[in-house]
Amino acid sequence: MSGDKVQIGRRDRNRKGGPVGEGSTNRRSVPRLADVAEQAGVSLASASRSLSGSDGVSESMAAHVREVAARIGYIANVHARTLAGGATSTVGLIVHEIGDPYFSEIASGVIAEADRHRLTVQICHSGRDPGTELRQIRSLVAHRTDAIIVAGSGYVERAQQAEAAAALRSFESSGGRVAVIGRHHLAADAVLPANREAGRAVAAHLLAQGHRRIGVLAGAAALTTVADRLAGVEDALVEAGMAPGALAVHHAAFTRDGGAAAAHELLDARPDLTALLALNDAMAVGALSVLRSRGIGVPTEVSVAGFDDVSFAADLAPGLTTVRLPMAQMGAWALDLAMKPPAARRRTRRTGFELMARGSTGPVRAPS
Amino acid sequence: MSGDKVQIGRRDRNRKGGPVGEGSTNRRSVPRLADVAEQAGVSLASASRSLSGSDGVSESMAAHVREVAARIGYIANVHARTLAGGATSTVGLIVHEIGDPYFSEIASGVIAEADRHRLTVQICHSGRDPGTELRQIRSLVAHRTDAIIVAGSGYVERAQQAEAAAALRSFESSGGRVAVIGRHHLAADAVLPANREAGRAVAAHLLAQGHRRIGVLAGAAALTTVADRLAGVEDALVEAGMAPGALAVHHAAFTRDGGAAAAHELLDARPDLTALLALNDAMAVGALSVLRSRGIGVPTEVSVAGFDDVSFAADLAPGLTTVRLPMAQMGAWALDLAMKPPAARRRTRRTGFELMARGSTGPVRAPS
DNA sequence: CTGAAAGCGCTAACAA
DNA sequence: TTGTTAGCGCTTTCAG
Repeated sequence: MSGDKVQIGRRDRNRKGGPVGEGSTNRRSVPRLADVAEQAGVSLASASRSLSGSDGVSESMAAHVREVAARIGYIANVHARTLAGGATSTVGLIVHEIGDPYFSEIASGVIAEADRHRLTVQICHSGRDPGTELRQIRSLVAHRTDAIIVAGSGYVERAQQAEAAAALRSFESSGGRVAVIGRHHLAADAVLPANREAGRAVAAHLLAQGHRRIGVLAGAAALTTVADRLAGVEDALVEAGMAPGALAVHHAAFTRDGGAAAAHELLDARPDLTALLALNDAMAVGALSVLRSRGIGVPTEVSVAGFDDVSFAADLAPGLTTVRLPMAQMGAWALDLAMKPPAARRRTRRTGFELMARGSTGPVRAPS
Repeated sequence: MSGDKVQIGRRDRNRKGGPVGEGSTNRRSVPRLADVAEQAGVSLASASRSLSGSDGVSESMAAHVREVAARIGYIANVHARTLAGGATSTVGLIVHEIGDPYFSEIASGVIAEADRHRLTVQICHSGRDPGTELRQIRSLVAHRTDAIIVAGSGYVERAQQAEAAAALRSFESSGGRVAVIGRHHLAADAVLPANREAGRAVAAHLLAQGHRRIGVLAGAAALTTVADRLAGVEDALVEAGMAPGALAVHHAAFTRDGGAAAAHELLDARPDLTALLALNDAMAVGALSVLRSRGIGVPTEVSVAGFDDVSFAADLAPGLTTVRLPMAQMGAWALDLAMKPPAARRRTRRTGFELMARGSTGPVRAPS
């Protein structure tokens, strides 16, 4: 059983065992650069230069080498290339959960942009858990990705991300790049969604329609995204001369089900509410379904607004009033930041937002 | 400008340039296995064995080495490890577009399962283009991922995937694993969604409600997914004693906008249709919005059904009647197949489906 | 059980 | 412009 073991899932090795035979080994391996060089009758270095597009090779040779490479189906080994010091070609992306439309749209932006840079993207789930996030960062570090993009929300408490911050710092000190989307306690280039401004805008929209008793469906208070959006909502209240405490805020999971739960709570505790403002569209959808099941008219009896403008928000009935954040673009920007050489001080790029007023909100009904 | 170039985004190299100094270089590098070995006072080989869990090391030494490694924050370099013959612990996933809920749910299943296996997932977009798909396969091969999962639809014409098939075959012959989701002309382990059966089920549902003039909103005819779903729909027609040609089929992009376009076409050409059956939920959503804008009642005047049961299908108003395919599970299964040692003959795993009858379909109205 | 040494496939000085 | 050569960091025979 020795000398004959089959290794599953691993590549062939030792292709030149013993005296060089007549090539009668039937198990073929992946062509290497050396094979290309040999077939093309040039040196390894020339082959390398021809294929990796460095200058200092005659165009004729380069063309010939490329032709040979294509003919024998040569595909460069990224690991060897990376190890030898060449540019690597992968970036890591950490999202809460790729099935969540907010993150899948961000991911789409990252991947599309990465494709233009000829980079591949490794995606990990953080599950909105600092521990998991840290584990994923470590894994990405092990893979020596060129860059790491953290797209989940940050945490209000700096301590929650302290270890992640340390891991990313050491990653950067070894030449890796880091970019984050959202407000994190991580000293890195950042794309900052206009959470506060957008929150102010939706809330102002509701206030302008006469709503004064507004219930807020919020995700976990520990998330900066939630905190910032809520702060924006409160800004609008204050501007309207109301006490920020006038809001009925309920924190629940930042998901559809969380939204449903929060809607139930709020509706039971405060039957007088005329509007429900969810801090993301998923929660708004949950609220909508609760209202439907309770037979409460939208927007005739209760207005509903969301946040993000995910792809299907406009297709709900009534169409969901929400604030659009350019998720795909945020992803693309994050990748761009991550591909730029590091700056002396961290760069930030702020997004815009757009209020999408649709059918789910309307003027508060006159108290009959 | 020579001899002083700054390499951006690359790791430090040549840490031992010139005579060994007093360690006064201020730019620190990532600890290597050699550092661990030195600090632990053992050989490189022993350090390697201790950390990669091979047997043949005393437990005491192993523990010591692990302790040292943890202390100095050692993280193994995946590239070096791969090059030296280890596995990469990454799998590649090719989807049409991660922003599409169908694929993001599949991806979510793949990633969650991969996480359990301690694997990371590289995601690429194929854009439903055979050329792009091939390019992505090549890129994944270059990364020597342990496995490649192709999740986009296959193509009816075998020739369209001939090159991809060749690339994957060579990938497999060099030890890589391949799994596909959907019907492809690729000899690989496959997860087969119940497209045909599900198509039959939705169509039967419509027929049972008295619909006889049904418009079908189909994606590109070149996709096996479209062909299979359509075949299922025709099965149901035949079973009901109708000619398959009774269907008004319109092919368009397999997206929301394609669905809207197809709905316009069908409604204009065949004002007598009583039901619209979309071959995925995205197209159904497009149809719904067209009907709404035309003021056509759903389901009172026209019933609408979709396919897949993406997360928000139930939250549309009316709720979308559709057939559920277990997308996340399909992803998980594909990963499982890809992690199993290759079998003599390709394995296939068929999914179930579930008809989700909701508010968007109803009995055909009595001809007034 | 442990260590020394030979590569894995590629890039980047350094020579020619 | 082209070729030669020394590693990148790790795993793994093969000796001890």
